[in-house]
Amino acid sequence: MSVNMDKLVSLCKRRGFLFPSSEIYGGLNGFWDYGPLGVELKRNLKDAWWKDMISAHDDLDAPPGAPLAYQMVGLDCSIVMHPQVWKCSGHYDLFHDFMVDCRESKKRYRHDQVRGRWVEARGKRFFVATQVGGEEGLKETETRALKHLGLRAKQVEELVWDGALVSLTTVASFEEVLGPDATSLGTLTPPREFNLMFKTFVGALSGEEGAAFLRPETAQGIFVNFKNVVDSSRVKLPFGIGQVGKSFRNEITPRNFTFRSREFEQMEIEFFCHPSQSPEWYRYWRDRRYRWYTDLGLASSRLRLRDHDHDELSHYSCGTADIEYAFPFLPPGEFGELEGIAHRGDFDLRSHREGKLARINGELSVELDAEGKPRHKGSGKDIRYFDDQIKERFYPHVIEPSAGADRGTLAFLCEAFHEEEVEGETRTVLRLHPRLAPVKVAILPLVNKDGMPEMAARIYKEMKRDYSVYYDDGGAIGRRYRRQDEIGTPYCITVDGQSLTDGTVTWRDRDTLEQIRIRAEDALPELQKRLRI
RNA sequence: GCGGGUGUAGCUCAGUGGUAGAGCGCCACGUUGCCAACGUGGUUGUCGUGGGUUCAAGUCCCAUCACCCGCUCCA
Repeated sequence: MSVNMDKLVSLCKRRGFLFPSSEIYGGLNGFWDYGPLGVELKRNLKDAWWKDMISAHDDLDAPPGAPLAYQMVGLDCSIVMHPQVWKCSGHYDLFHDFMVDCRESKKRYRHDQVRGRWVEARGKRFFVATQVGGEEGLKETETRALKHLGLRAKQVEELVWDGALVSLTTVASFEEVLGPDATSLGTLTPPREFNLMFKTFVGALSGEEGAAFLRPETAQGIFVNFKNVVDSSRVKLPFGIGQVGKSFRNEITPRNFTFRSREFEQMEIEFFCHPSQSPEWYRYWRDRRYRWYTDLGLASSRLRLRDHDHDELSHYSCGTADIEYAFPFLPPGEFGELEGIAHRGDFDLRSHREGKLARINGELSVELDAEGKPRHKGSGKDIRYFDDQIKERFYPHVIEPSAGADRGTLAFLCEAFHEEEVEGETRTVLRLHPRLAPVKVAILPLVNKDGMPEMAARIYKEMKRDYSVYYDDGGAIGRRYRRQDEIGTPYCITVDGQSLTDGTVTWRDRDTLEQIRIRAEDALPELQKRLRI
């Protein structure tokens, strides 16, 4: 971890941006609390997102780069939802894995991802496991079987294989299993359940029948409310529904400060459009969302828009791009995801009506169980969209820009953190965009006499009605400036002797250190002007 | 879950078995007319937690928790 990251973490604690959760009890892995300044910063980020994406969105004209004008509305749905939501969304299956550990290699595998085949040789019969499939898997198992028996390559005909590569899930006991990275038999532990979703229970007395999950994403609440929104808000395609809220995932390894937390906040949009237009809308949202970060101050040199490779795509997705930031705690050249923009097709709406879908022979269709019934039954409600212009009922396609509020907050903190030399002293400064800065303006009487505090207090009271401003009369003026630099306050207003005679104050800029004189009554409009940039 | 490291004041850290420390910060008073000024005084600790060894443990031992690094995992 770089020196800068340690210093940033220390600053966050010292100045009240971020604390470990439940710290007096020793902390809790994967959970973090936002202090007085942190809550302002994160709220400013969420407010900027809500305003830019939803409340200040112009429904009448197409924004630059957009194929058409579109509408945006918001939603705030419950964290605990009907368990069937997660079965149809695919989270239940994907998040509910069985893992096996290898006592010898100390490696951990997903039970259903380990394959292998039975072999008989020299009077022994055992299962050679591997993580590799296809031709490579055959070769790999052959090599490892020979090695395990101490045979040479030319003795390969002694191996009698029983069947092709099959999943480890078909093997009842692991006594005779050669683990993928093991040299002896029977080193794998029995499969153990991994719940990546937080399980909870609805109803004070309920047992397993009341089992439910804390949502692992906010998106599903939007899908299941799609028809409610259409029926109640007069929106017409294309339109988007946005939501900001907490989500929960039992990450196996919470790491890197708040980057991978078990409780985190998302800012998600589900944008619904006609299937024929969805590629254009996908490109629009990719670019729009990338620009949002650069507009708020993330340097394009540390930010990248990365299109997923084809084999990286979810089975339902026709395109996904990540917006990634080169966090200082990552090795050089590596990036961490801030936001994913996914083209989800009609997977979600169809799944919530018909039952969980899977790609079978290249086509999305309802996944069936052994008895030929849907693996996870849908709601059966027709939640398609009816276009009364063309008299057509269809599943809209969905573009999903899904952003992490905590990761965004962390990225802006990392980007903002600077240490620089000023006249032989180190100045620590957070160069936060004024819209994000927890405190917009500090109001400082130069000295505590001659009516300066009184005038400064009047300015403070006036500005505090609309903005987060801070009054500070403690210590020398230079110290007070540095205190504000360290928490990212973009402007300082200082009331000095001249202020008392001509009503002007100095307006000091955090980044340039320059000061201009303005009339005291112009301070509020000056701030408003700069916050609109 | 495995291996390595760390844990002492708000922050950074010193303290190798014998009285709990420094710098910075913070607070008060005085001073102070623009970039971490100065003086005086003050404030801060279950030495991560629990147990053990010892006359005596921040220091040695065991356990445990949290964090950092590397594996593993990351729809």
